[in-house]
Amino acid sequence: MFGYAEMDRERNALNMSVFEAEYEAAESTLAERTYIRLRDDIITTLLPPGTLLREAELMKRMEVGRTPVREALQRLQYDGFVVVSARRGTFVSKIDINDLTAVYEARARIESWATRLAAERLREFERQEARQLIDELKQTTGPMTLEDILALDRRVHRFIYKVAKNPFLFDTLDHYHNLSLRILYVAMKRFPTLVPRLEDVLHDQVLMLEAVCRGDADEAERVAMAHVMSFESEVRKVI
Amino acid sequence: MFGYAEMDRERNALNMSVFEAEYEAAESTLAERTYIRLRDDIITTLLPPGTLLREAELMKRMEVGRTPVREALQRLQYDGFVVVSARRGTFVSKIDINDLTAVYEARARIESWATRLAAERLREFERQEARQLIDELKQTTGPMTLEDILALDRRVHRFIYKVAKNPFLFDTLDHYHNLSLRILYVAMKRFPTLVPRLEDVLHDQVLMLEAVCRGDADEAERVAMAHVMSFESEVRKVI
DNA sequence: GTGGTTATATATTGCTGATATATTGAAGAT
DNA sequence: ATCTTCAATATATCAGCAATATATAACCAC
Repeated sequence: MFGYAEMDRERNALNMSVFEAEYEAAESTLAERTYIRLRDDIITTLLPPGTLLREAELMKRMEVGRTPVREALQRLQYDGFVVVSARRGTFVSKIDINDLTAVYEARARIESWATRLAAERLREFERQEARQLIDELKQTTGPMTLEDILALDRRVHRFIYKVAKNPFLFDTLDHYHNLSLRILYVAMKRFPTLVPRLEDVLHDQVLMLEAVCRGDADEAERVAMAHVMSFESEVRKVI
Repeated sequence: MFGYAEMDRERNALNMSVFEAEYEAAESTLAERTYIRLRDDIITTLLPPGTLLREAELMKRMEVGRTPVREALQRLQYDGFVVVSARRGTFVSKIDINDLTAVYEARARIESWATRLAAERLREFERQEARQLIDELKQTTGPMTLEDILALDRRVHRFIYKVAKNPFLFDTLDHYHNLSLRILYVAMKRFPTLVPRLEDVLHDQVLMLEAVCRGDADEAERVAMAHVMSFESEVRKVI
């Protein structure tokens, strides 16, 4: 196990681009920032499943007091990212094949429906935004880093969640997105060759956004389902 | 505004049967119990939307320290039941017509799909449990109280969530169920004549459970959708 | 006096570090 | 093998300070 200084350096290299949007929008409370930092470290498996999280250690590392650390850990518990075992310790939760199945099954179904809603509810100014996103996606041809791919993936999905215009659904899908993202990271860690295949997602996303732009709800739903499921089958091969 | 003693009496009369299952399963930590008590008081509009919740007051009323109160309030914030405005106060969140639309739209879609899954995944021992539930539903003929109806409704839905065998989906649906339950209570408070119509739900639920028992996924999904939407249209009339 | 600005007081949550207590697991004693 | 003790850890709480939003009061130019 390497020390925290290296860890922080690695995080900066890894996540900043992926979670950029949230770092900007981060609430100013220490508890909120601590939550986001810990959550992102767990998603990217910088803190792998099973890791013991000691309050005292986190206090030192994050340079905050007990309250923000405790609040962050509790929130992670509700998210399912950590398991608090009474008077034994707090651990990063394990994930298994059942989690993979359950998370992707739910996400595929709910997200494809949300994409249908997005196609039905897109407004004119959002169509402009979509076109811009499509252009960006088409321009990125060269070799892409993992972070670039995931950052783009995140932007596209959050755009669609937003256009679906259901704030409760947005929260639900954002949560499932985080859950499946961690599963993806765990799979990639075990099987590094998984990474390059992810570039195919760009093609899916262009199809998806174009269907949304056309207002073609059926096609949008179909492509979104295929997109999420393709992640699932890629991950299933190695997990 | 009446005092807390009356409030507690009213809560006992109102919610105990509705939330029975959770009171039993309640974790033994003070924070957990405080959370459940507050959440249920908010759902049943004993604490109506807009109510100011002062930490100091809750400490006295619940007879616990500041830590459990704060943890409960934070969790309620993540649930969307309260809004914490830093150094201004914590308020029970408001609900409007948009919330009604969004919550029921999402719940109808997700829950009807879960009911389909339940029909596909029902095991033999669960079929027995379903039959028992159907018998109970059919026996309850006389005039039912609100609490009885909602307690039954809750049991039926949680049974279906469980049989769908996706723990993430279970949590998602349980949350949406709580959200829609509060909307229902708010509507009933404004329009007391709404209550008796709810007895119709019993019929829906029998149809739903029977379809699940037969393994008729299409019918199960269809009936579940109609069931949730019927709540929505009843509430929409008065909100 | 009126209207507007500034200073002050108050209320409330955010955060810290310390204390007390309970539970668990493991090391050591019998 | 069984029991005891101890270290580690979490829960729960407290007292107090910090930060800040809001309300109130004081002030001043006109």
